[in-house]
Amino acid sequence: MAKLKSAALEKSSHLEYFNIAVSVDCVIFAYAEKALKVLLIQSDLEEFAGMYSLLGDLVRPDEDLDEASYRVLRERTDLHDVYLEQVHTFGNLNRHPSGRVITTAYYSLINLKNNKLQLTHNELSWHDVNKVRKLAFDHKQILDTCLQRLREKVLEQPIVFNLLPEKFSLRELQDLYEAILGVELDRRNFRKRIILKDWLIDLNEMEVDVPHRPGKLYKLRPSLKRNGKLSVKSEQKLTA
Amino acid sequence: MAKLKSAALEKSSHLEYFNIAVSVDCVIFAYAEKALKVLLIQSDLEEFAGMYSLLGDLVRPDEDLDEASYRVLRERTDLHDVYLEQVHTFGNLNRHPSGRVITTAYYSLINLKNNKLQLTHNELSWHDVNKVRKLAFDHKQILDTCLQRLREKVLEQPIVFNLLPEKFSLRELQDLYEAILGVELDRRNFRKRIILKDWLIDLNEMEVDVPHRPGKLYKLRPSLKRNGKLSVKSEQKLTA
DNA sequence: AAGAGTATATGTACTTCTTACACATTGTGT
DNA sequence: ACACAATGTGTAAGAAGTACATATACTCTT
Repeated sequence: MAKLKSAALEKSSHLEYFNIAVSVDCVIFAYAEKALKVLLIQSDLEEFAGMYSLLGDLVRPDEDLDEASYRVLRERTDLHDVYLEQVHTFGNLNRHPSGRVITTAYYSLINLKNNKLQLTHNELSWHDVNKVRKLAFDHKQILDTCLQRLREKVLEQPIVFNLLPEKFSLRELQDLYEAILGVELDRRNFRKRIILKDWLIDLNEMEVDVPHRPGKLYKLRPSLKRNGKLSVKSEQKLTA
Repeated sequence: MAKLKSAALEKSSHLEYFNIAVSVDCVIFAYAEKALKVLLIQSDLEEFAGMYSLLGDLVRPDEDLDEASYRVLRERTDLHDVYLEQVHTFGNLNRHPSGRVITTAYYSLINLKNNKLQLTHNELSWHDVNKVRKLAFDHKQILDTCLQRLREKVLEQPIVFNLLPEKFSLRELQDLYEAILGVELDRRNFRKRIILKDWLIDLNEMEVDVPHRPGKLYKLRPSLKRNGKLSVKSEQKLTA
């Protein structure tokens, strides 16, 4: 922006340079049926008839970029304090058939149990991330990029808990990690590592209504809760 | 973008939604005098008189986002195949005093030895990253974010070689890592680790004109060269 | 030419982390 | 009461990381 003078913003270059629209797209992850799911909507562009796309919207001139992605989430899920992370901005010339639109991709992690309104917006549906083949625009690439980022992040930071109910067993937690990472984990080693990280608090409660020996229930240590606003400072490196 | 119809792009929302300008800002890193340097320019906005800012420009309606950052680099450094990585997009409402501008930050790594034209653009100057206190706009935050990303990345990927000449000694390489990470490293352990990573080729040459016992010279294994285009696929995890 | 100065080159013991792996226990359902 | 299914737990071997000291090669000074 060094060369940009105030004058330039108000005069001739205006028409020329304000020809780019700015949007956000949200990759909304949830966990259900032992699979990582992503919330998609039927595309309403005729170019992409019958295809699904991510949830997104143009950024309003009077809202912060991050705020725009929160708004998309609020409008779609009625959830407020969701975990949200910016991942990448996609700005290829022809990524949008109707014009020049650059989009900033975010992913968010929500807990389906808190969220009954899945059917309020009936064009929306949940899809197993491993079964998504093709999406409108460059949304498959956006999804892949966000998924990769999520995979890196869950190894270091206690963010997966945003996908789980308040109370969970170690088995549920391990299933979730396996769903995200797409690998099988050794149960004993997993338990050892997760306990070492000191993320969890033992609730001294047990699972109920399971058709086998019930497991202990845990919750995330409250000081590590990270739903809500972005831009975390002083990150505790959690593998170290 | 799901809700955006072609019609919307051409009708009333046009004026409303194309009021956001899009820019790129480049954090151009180089290595000199055993310090990591960043290329800055005197701000030409009166709001920031006397302050420095990063190098950036508005994205043109007919160029890809990544292309815009390459252009900024080309225009400023006359370098072509530079390492460039997108880091984050900053979109706060009031980050630019003259209007609504969202900017995507990139960092690049260049080799000062290849680059004689430092003085062609005489408003430009190199600054030790540790001594930069305040910059125009939110550029200090952008610099910090890019530096943090660089620090994470150099531990995993063989990218620091973009900052060094073709041939270098292990001491030079270690000095560079120390400058980037801001820590002292143990020489024997550093050599062991870097050899283990198998990034280097022993040139069977020696340093010359050093006032002490000369060290061996190495170069980066050619298959790992990564200057040039972005978006690396199949990244070899290099710590693993 | 000798000696001081400076940086290179190299290996080992200790600790920590990672991985592989088996058996007794506790609840449900029939 | 018995089959079933999942929980809960420890140890040994290998890999990776850390701390640390001495001999060597070249330059510069006198």
